[in-house]
Parts: sequence; C-alpha cells; structure tokens
Amino acid sequence: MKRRKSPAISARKPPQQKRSERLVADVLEAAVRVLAREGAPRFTTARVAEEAGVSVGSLYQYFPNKEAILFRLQSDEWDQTGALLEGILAESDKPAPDRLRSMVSAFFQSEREEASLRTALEDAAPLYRDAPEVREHRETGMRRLLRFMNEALPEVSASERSFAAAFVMTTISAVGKSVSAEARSKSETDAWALAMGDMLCAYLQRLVQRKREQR
Amino acid sequence: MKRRKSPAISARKPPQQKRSERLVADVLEAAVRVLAREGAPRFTTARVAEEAGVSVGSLYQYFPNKEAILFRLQSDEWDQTGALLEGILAESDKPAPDRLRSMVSAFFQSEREEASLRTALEDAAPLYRDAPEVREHRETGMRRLLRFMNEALPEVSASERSFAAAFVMTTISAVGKSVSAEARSKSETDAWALAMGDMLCAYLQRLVQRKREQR
Amino acid sequence: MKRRKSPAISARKPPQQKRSERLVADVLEAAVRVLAREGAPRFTTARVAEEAGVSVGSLYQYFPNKEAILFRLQSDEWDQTGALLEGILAESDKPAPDRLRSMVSAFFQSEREEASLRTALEDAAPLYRDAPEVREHRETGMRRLLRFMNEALPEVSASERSFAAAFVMTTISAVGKSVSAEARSKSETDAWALAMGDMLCAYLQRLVQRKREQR
Amino acid sequence: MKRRKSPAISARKPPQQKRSERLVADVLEAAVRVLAREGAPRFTTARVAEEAGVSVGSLYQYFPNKEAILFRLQSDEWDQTGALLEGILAESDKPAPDRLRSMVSAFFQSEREEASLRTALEDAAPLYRDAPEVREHRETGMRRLLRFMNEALPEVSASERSFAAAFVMTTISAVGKSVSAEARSKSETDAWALAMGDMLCAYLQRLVQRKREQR
DNA sequence: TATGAATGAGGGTTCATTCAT
DNA sequence: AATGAATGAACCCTCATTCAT
Repeated sequence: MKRRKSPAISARKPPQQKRSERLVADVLEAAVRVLAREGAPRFTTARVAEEAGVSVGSLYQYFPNKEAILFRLQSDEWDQTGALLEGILAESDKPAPDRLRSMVSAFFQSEREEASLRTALEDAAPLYRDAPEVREHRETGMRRLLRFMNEALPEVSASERSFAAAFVMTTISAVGKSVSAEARSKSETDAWALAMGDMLCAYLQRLVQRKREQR
Repeated sequence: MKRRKSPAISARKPPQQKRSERLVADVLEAAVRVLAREGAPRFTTARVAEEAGVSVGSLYQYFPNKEAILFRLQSDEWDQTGALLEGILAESDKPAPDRLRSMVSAFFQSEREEASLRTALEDAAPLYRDAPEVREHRETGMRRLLRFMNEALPEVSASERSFAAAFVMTTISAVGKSVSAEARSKSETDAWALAMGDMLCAYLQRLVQRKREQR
Repeated sequence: MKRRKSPAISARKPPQQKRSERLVADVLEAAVRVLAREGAPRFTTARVAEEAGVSVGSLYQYFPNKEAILFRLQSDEWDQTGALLEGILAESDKPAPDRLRSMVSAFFQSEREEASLRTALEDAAPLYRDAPEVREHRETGMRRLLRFMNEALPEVSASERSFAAAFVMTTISAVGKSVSAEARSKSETDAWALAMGDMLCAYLQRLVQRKREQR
Repeated sequence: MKRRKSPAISARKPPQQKRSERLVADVLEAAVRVLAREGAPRFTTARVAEEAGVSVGSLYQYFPNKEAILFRLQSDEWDQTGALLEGILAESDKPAPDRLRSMVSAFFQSEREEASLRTALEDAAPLYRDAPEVREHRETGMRRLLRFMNEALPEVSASERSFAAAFVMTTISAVGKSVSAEARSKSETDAWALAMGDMLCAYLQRLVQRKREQR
C-alpha cells in the first residue's frame, strides 16, 4: 500500500487557561460519545463540535485535525492502561506467573468495559496509525513488559527474552481487542483472561525448561 | 454503538452467463489491486470500475454496493484459507500437535504474503462487519477447528473443548492479523508461528494434564 | 516566497461526447460571468457551477480543480490573441514598423474589450501562475515574436534580437494589462497604442542605427 | 466587475504614544516577513500578529482590517520609492535623459531587491486596490514626473506632456513589476533598465523632433 | 445489457473579526 | 489597553449511487 501523508497529530497548543482545559476536556468527552454512539465512519469534526457545544473553530484551535482527537483518545487510554498494568507487573512480592495472570485479567476487563469505544477507536486506527507518536507508546509498553520478563525469566538469554516480550505483548493486545470487539460479559471475559493467563504461563515455563535441558 | 443500517451485502444476482462471471472476476481482481495499492480510504467504486475496465453501472449490476465487494473479497479469502487450514488439520496420520503447528505456520504465512491487502481489508471492516453473512463464515471455521479438537483432546469435556476451540481460533486469528500488519519477513514470521505453535501446544497439553490429575 | 504545491491544472479528460462539450462550454462561460461580475476573490466552484446550471460534481468531472478553470480561460485567451497577433506580424507585404504598430493596437484593444475579465484573471493569476503549462504559452508567444524580429532586425546580432524580443514582449504585455485595468475608452486606448507603437519603433530603429555606427 | 465594498483602509487611529508606534512598526515589519515568506494567500491576521509578537486584538486596534495592513505596506513603499525617484529626477545639473535612465535603473533595482514582497503585494492588490487612497498616491507620483517632463520637454504642448507623463509612468511601473516578478539577477535587471532607458529616451526625443518639424 | 454523466450532501479545514476578561 | 478564545460561514473537493441513453 502506498504510504500516505500522516499529518501532525500532536496537540496544537497546550491549554494554558482553565477555560481552555475545560474546552479540551469537553471535546474529548464529546468525541468519546460521538464515537461510541455513531461509530468511526460518522465521527466528524462537526459532530464532535456540536456534541461538545462548541464551534468547529474552537475545536481546531486545540487539535490540528480530526486524527489528533482520535489519537489523543487512544493515547490517554494507553497511558491509563499502561500505568495500571505496570503497577500489577511490578508487585514484586507476588510470584511472576500470578502477576502475569492478574495483568491479563485487568487488561481484558478494561478493554471490555468500554468496548464500543475501543472498537470505534480501532476502526479509526488507519487515521492515526502511521504517526510517529504511536511508536513511542508501543515502546514504552515494551519497556515495561521487558522489565517484568527480565525478572520472570532470568535464565533465558536476552534476545530470547526480548522476543518473548514482543510475542506476549502482541498476543495479549491482539486478543484483548478481539475480546472487547465481541463485547462479552464480565464472567465470560474472566474465562478468557484465565485461559490466556494459563497459556502464557505455560509458554514461559516451557522457555525456562528448554533452557534447563540445554545445560 | 448504535446498530447502523447494514444493507444487503450478498451478490445482487448469481452470474448466470460466462460474460457476467468474467465481469465479476475482473471486478474482484481490480478491487484487490485498488485496495492494496491505494488503501481502504481511497477504495471507491469509481476506482475499482476503472481498474477493472468496466463501467460503474456494470459494477452495480453485480454488487449492490461498495461493501458487497469488500465482503466478497473477505469471504473468498476466508473460504480459501479455511480450506487450506482444514486440509492441514485433517491429515490424520500426523500427530495433532504437529498439525496445529503446521496450521499456524500456514496461516501466518498466508497473512503475511498479502499483508497490504489484509491490512486494507481490515481497515474496511467497519463497512461489512455487521452483515449476518459474516457469522456463517466464523461458524464454519469453528466447526472445522472443533473437529480437530475432538480428535486432539478426546479426554476433555465437550464444553471445555468448545471453549478451547473458540479461544484458539480467536488467538490465532487476532495474532495473525497483527503479524501481517507489521509486515515481517518470511523468517521472522516463521519465528512467530513457531512460538505460537509452542504456546498453543503447551496450552492444550495442560488442558489434558489437568483432566488426568482430576481423575 | 516559499514554493507552494501547484497541483495539476490540465483538463481532467477530453470531453468525448456532445453533451460533455456543451457542459464544458457552459462552465467556461459561467466562469467568465462569475469572474467579471463578482471578481476573483468571490470566484468559487460552487458559484460557477450554479451559474452554469450544473452540479459541482459535474464541474469536477471535467476540471481537476478551480485553478484549472481559470487556467483554461487564460489559455484560451492566449491562444486566440496569439493567433490574431501572429497573423498581423506575418503580413510580409507591409513594412515591419507598420505591422508592429498594428499588433500593439490589436492587442490593446482586445485587452480593453474584456477588461473586467482580464483584471479578474490577472487577480487570479497566483492560482495558476506556477503551472508548467504557462511556460509553454509564453514560449510559443516568444517564438512568434522572434520570427518577426528576425525579419525586422536582420542586421542585429541574434543575442541582441533575442533580448529585444523578450523586452518588447514583456513591455507590450505588461502595459497592455495596465491599459485594460484602467478600462479606458476605445479612442483613449488607441492613443496609448499609438504611443506604444511609436516608442517601440523608435527603440528598434535605434538598435539598427547603433549597429550601423559600429561598422 | 461589480464594485464591492471597500471598507475603511486608513489607519484606525494615529498612534499617539511611543508604545503604539512601536506596535504599528512591529506589525508592519512582521507583515512584510509573512508576506514574503508565506505568500499572499497565507497572509492572515493571525499569522501577522504571531510573527509580530502581538495579539490579534492589538493588531485590530491600529488597523481596521487586513486590507489596511497591506495598503499601508504598499503606501509606505510608494512613499519611499517616490521620494527616491523624485530625488533622481530633480538633479537639475544633469541632462534630462541621464536622469530618466538613472530613475528607471533605480526603480527596477528597488523592485528586484524585494521581489518576493512585491509579488505578494501585487497578488494581494485586489484587496486594497479599490480604495480611494490609492488614487492620491498615483497622483502624487504623476505630479512628480510631470515636473520633470515640463523641464525635459519644454517645447511640447501641455496636453501632450501630460499624456507622455502618464504613458511613461504606466510603462515603467508595469514593466518594473514584470521585472521583479521574474526575479532576475542584478546584471540582468541592469540590462532591462538600460533598454527601457534607451526606449523612453528615444520616445521623448521623437516627441521633440516631431514638434520641431511641425514648425 | 452496458454505459458513464450527473448529482449534491457531506467531509475537513481556514480565517476575519469580535468581545469577555 | 491588551489579550486570545470563540465564532461559524465559507471554501474546495469527493464519492456512492442513479438513470437517461
């Protein structure tokens, strides 16, 4: 596919006054509602502005374009979830497998709770996906997981650990999306999280065993 | 998210004549090229018609709307891949785990090979996702996998098997998408397929062991 | 000044049918009216379409963008005037100075006759000025004038002749614009043409004399 | 073309305080930079204000609208160049033709030196052209040139002199614009000034000769 | 049956100007 | 006096779909 322009996506200016902060917050909340209610294809700046009770002009004073709003939504979400998951992975008093399971469960539930928003954001991904800012988020996430992996798989070589981290991250995040897309109930989501936890622990354990057998 | 109109998506009329079949095929091939070359947002009926060397009018004789073309593309793809994977899973002379691994590998590679098309189709998913026909495909896929699971996990209860099938299917398909989206090399894709095979086998094995321990 | 994108400006497709030709003609005529009536800043595709009794969509089927309409207007005008002037300059039975004077007069009058259009087109020049097609027109004009100069100034060196041609061309065209901009009466325009003719002839004569004195 | 509203264009209030003068000067300098850097279509009040380090509100305290800024730029330029040229034309110890040539040269060079600004101002002309203040400038210029003509062509009738002045003025100014638009080098500009000087002198001389022959 | 011209609502974005603070 | 947030009409352009030929 031809690479298409991916225009600036970062916030146009940092809201400096109370008034502006309120406006930015209003816009973002309105965006969430529009996205969830109307879906990605009907997510337009005009609709967001109207929903926010604000003029389009004002909206464009704080977001350089439509993509920026979506990216901001996604970015905020990543930040929140990221912090949550990091907290879980860092509880060093618990055994590593338990932490992994908890993390998966927390992640799946958080995806499920705002399923319609998640799906819509996913649909809108083509609009912000190519921005360089996205990389950073991904890398931050990777660093967090890697820190956990270093602790959980000390015997395994660095390169293998690195691969495992990428593999686990992709798997969790991809399956998480699917779980939210199918909008299952809380208990059903738990079942999925359990299975995923099982599977990942089995995988990590196998990595360790293999290492031991090599000696 | 509000359920939006999901207009008819099935072919408008079964192509009854050689001429028509040719036309439908031309359109679909053109659609693939347009999608891969221009991406989902620039996938328009006009462009497809032009690429196919056909008039828009003719195109609308055989497809009720744009979504129908996309759905047909996806549908054909599902049919093909489904058949391929079923073939692999059904090779009853090989051990089940080997078959599972082969299947994952075949699937990941097929996703990778037409990555740009896959990504574009994924981007266009909101346009056809809500159609009822999609369910059928999913169910067909499930049936196939279930048949394999019955054979691979005979000791496990039917309900557990059913869940495992859904879980495995979702995981493979979700991660497969990610793999194609990142457009990795053949060898890198192999590494991912290997890891995924490992992980799934570990998971299934664990299901069996747990059953045995319960006795 | 930073160079800004100058998107394609040539006709989108050659009108192939009677119907289309009619449409293109209607649009161009409407464009002339809009330009003359409302001025360059209010020259919008919507207004042109409405004036032409045509939908915007149709307009965009034959012109890739607004600039293209303006360029086409200018281009047609250049073609017409160019042919007219070439005819005058090529009347080899008349003395060269007479031809030059006739040419200036014809040019000034043609500029005056559609003064408001000319002014508006001039105002819109920034929109099409950077297109490569414009160069061609200028070069065609230069070639024509140069042919005349070769005949009128045989004694003068080629490089001097070339410079003189550029100089004469720029002068006539620049002053012609001013004349039309000030929308003078026919007789006043004649006076200006006369003066310009005098001046140019004096200039050319001086070039020749200087050459002779060098010998 | 319909006469469109030409809103007040003169400075909103005479800057009475040092602070205000500074602000007006800052805005004008910023305007020059914006115009030269971004071109006429991107010349916006917001950009000018930002470049000047001033709020839009302040800007509107001293200029009633965008056009006023542009007009002021043009006006200042006219004043400056006018004074320069008058100085040259008034050097009564030199022969008239020499003065005329010097004047042309000075004018062409001054146009060339700030070519991008000149072009942009020219592009913006539709915005301020219709203002009555423009007439005054033109008339001031005419008075200056006329004074020179009276001295250079004493034998010629007043009406003829008057016409000649208008003709010379228009020619120089029109061709000057073209020269700056094509952004030639200093030496090339000199060549053009030389030719223009030659031509104008030949023209004036011819006027005189014709007068003498009439006697 | 095939064509492709025609439609026009709707999309994203800009900008001159005002006015509450 | 100075600020700069807010406005919203207006702009250019696209595209799914129809229908006269």
